[in-house]
Amino acid sequence: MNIGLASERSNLPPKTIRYYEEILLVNPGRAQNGYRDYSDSDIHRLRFLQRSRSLGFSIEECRTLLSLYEDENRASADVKALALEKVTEIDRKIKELKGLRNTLHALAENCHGDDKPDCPIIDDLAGKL
Amino acid sequence: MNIGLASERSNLPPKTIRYYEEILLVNPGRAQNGYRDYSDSDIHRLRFLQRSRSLGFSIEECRTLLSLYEDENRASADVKALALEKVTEIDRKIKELKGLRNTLHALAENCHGDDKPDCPIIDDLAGKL
DNA sequence: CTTGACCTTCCAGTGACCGGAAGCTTCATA
DNA sequence: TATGAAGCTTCCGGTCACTGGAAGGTCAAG
Repeated sequence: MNIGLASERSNLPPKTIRYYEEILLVNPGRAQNGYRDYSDSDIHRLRFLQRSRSLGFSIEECRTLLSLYEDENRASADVKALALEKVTEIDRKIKELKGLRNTLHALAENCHGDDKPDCPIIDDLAGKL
Repeated sequence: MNIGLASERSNLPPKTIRYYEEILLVNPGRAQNGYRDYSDSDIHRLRFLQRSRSLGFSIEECRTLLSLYEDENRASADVKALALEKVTEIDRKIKELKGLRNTLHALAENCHGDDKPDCPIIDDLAGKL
């Protein structure tokens, strides 16, 4: 099937699919007219990639996951470790964002928000007490 | 003062400071030997940038904040709006990350994590029920 | 006088794509 | 059968906010 259909089936834009080919994540055949020709198993790979990317795995992590996916003798512990590591990483990001959020919110709370120039937000950014 | 000291004072790496100059966020003088020469007010700008970047504002937003900072007649409402918009944006990111986190965590919970190949995480990524 | 730290510029790379140009092919319609 | 649109190809460049590294100039200490 052509890239357009593969795009629909995998829920990935064509540009992304071509990019994944460039970095050797997929390797579709070619039709006689030079068009890429995706098999069902290519679509599987693409969907796998779409799903794992959407879960926050980096491309390199996806590569690892794919190789585990294809390894009949994988230990599920390896996959679990990767997933839990990612959970920890996400937790860290959430914590950081919450800190930012609260700081910014507190700053905004203290700001009159009128047409006058006095602004605790700016004062804070400028390092004033 | 030289870039090394400016770096210490602003808590920004020298590379970043040069980059900020390239994109016209700072404009230090030059000493006779060609070295950049930072004034106290340059340091203020750098610290302002460091602080606003660390609060999650993009470079372009920092540019806006800087211009508000320097506008004696600014309306604090403008700054507040920017800050609150950022809060909303951060809230969105947090929500998204929490979703990811929970999905991944649930997946990992269901995984034995042993040396056998059966793995619900992989199954999920592969789209299996 | 040399060593080493610091400074300069310039070029290239990161991650994960996206936009657009120039030029094929294929398909539906007039 | 012509034509025009849609879809495909490759290639190049841009994004964001830096970061690394090479090649070379400058400065203070020993």
